[in-house]
Amino acid sequence: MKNRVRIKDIAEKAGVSTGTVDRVLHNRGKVAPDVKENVLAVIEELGYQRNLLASALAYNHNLNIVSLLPNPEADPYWKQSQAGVQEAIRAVQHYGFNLTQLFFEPNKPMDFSRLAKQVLNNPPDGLLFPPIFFQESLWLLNQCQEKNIPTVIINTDIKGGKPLSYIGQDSYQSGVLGARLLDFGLNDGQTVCILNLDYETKDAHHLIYKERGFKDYFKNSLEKKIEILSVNFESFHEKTKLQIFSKKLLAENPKLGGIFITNSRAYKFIDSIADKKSYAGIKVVGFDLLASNIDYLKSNAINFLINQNAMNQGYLGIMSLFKHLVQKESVERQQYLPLDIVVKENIEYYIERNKVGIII
Amino acid sequence: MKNRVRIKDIAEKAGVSTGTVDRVLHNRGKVAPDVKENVLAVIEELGYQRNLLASALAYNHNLNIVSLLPNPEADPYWKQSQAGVQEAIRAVQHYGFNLTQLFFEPNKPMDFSRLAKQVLNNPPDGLLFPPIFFQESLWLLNQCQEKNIPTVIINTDIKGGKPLSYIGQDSYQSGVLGARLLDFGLNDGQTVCILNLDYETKDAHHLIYKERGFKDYFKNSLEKKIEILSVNFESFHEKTKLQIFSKKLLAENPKLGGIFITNSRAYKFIDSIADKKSYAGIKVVGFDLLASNIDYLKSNAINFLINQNAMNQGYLGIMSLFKHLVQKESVERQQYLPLDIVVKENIEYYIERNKVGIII
DNA sequence: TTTTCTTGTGTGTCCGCACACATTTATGCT
DNA sequence: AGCATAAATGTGTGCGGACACACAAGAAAA
Repeated sequence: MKNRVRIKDIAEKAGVSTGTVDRVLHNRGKVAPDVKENVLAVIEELGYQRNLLASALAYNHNLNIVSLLPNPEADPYWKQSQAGVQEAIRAVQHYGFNLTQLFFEPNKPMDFSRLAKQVLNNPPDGLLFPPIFFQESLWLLNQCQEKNIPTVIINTDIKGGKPLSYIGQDSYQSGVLGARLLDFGLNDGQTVCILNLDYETKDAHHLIYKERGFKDYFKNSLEKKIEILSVNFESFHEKTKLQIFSKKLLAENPKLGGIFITNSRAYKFIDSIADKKSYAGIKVVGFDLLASNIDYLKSNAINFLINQNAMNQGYLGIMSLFKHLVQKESVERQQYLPLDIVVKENIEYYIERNKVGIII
Repeated sequence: MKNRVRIKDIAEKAGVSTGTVDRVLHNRGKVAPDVKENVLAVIEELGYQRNLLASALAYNHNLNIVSLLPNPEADPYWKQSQAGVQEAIRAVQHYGFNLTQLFFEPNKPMDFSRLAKQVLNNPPDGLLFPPIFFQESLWLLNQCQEKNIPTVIINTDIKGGKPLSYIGQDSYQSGVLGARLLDFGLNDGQTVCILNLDYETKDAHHLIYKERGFKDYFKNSLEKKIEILSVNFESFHEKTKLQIFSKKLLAENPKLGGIFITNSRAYKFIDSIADKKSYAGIKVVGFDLLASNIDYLKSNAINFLINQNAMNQGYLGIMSLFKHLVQKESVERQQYLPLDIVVKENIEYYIERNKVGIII
């Protein structure tokens, strides 16, 4: 390498052995104060930067990383995050990164807790999970902090607890953006509907923020008068119930001009509408590039998808652990991913990205 | 590392020395046919994968990469690509990547040629440049192929020549997307204007494709009747001329509903309009996140910016060279970057990305 | 038959760093 | 002063792979 400063160079210049330099660099063993100071000065002067390759090679340990994700079979949204995690691990495997994948059932806090305990029994070098269940997640987060396990949380941020980093969306802003996109197609006097197709939302702060962002947009935009309707529907997995619900929603709101579906289940709503003409002219904004959503986007049944970059959540999550554990650099507490606006005309570029993966 | 297969393991199992395995792996030196076959079989069986770290460390050579970009001082667009290149180099510097940056004047083919010759006189291990001048670029590309210099071209693709990869936008599709975005705000019977603020366009295939994509969109969309006006203006750097031009454009086209500026100079057009009210209601779609464009987007003077990911062009360009030179994996001939749709509400996420850069 | 060359294979060193162990120097105590 | 012990520092080996060099055996030339 061109003029790269090595430990040996420092040792020479400081008139000590490489062992001593090593002790200074790693704060291990005893070094005479004046020698230490001198060595540090030389390090500074020569601008030493550790060779990551040699360092990782010599370190020769495994770094066991655990990903604790919702079962992707139960909710396809999580397939993307999982793919991102795997991709990242592949990229840094040479640095000794080992992945253990654990999956919990999306709506079973007990299952999550069970696995959380399992993780703590055999503490990994790093952990990644989405804190879907508030109490249980906070507990896990605190346990990890106690045991010094650097932890990255994705998808949903959480107050309290000290994760290494949160990686995900800015919920509030995604609501604002959703409103803006719907606003393009709305006329004065129309109604828009915020539709939550999710289980009980008391823990789901991100949905609350999303909704707030959405409403705030219209509060601040004074050009048109738009009525906002907010609806929760929990039985989204029961097709007939959902059909009845949808039909009623459309029937009862003749002035409906737009629907904002706050998670990745826009396709479920479209699925449920038997008579596709009954919502002609109603604009639909949803989230995330699930296969079903993509199909509906292409067939114009969905107008916009906001891409939350679920894949990148996983990817950057692992990379943040890498940055912390291997590069030993500081990691931002919050890393917001871009809210990509996806339409029929640009969706191809968001499917199957990562041609030339992401390194650090 | 967990069960990682090493050369030593292969050697043992095949009953030869590591030197012989090395010779087989690198096709160097002479190996008896039967031995070679056996070693290959063992490699296959154990699923050997070279340890990139150890390999790069032992290789101990510099890889000199040259970036040949338009002078960013002359055209701020190129600042982003430059930043991407630098960021990528930083990420892979440990693998011996060294960068030499050369800059040519954006509208001087002679200057480009001069530097091209300079590059060839001292052949680098990899080259990256945007083929702005067709003839000159094609010549350079062919020379590089002859001398076996892997070359990545960015921003503009070129027919003929065999680069390692092209990284950039799909011009045609960006035109389609621009049309789609304008279409949101257009009413029946209005006019849209395609505005090229660039020097003579005979070499600029990407502008031609962009225009074609734009027109094709409206050809295929039968809902409204929209008239399309296409205008070139070369003296965009002369403020008064541009002012006169803009004024005339607006005056002569009272039904103008949208303007599609085909490159990153949308801000120049807005700058030139003295009476901001004269284009009230006219939608503007431009390209790229230059500081000036961003300001106008935030103040609603520009409605949409299509982000061509100029930064990523540079980043992925270098990473592709890395993939080829270090990872020795194949690289896609064409790597299209996403056409991000940027509005006021999501722009923050596109500015200053790369919190946790990309590694391999 | 001896010498020289070719072919095939094994061995050793180095890349930069981490870490264990060896060695030297300083300090305290009798 | 002499010795035990602690503090400070130096040396050596290995991580996995690349590559130069050493060396043996057989073939070709003398």
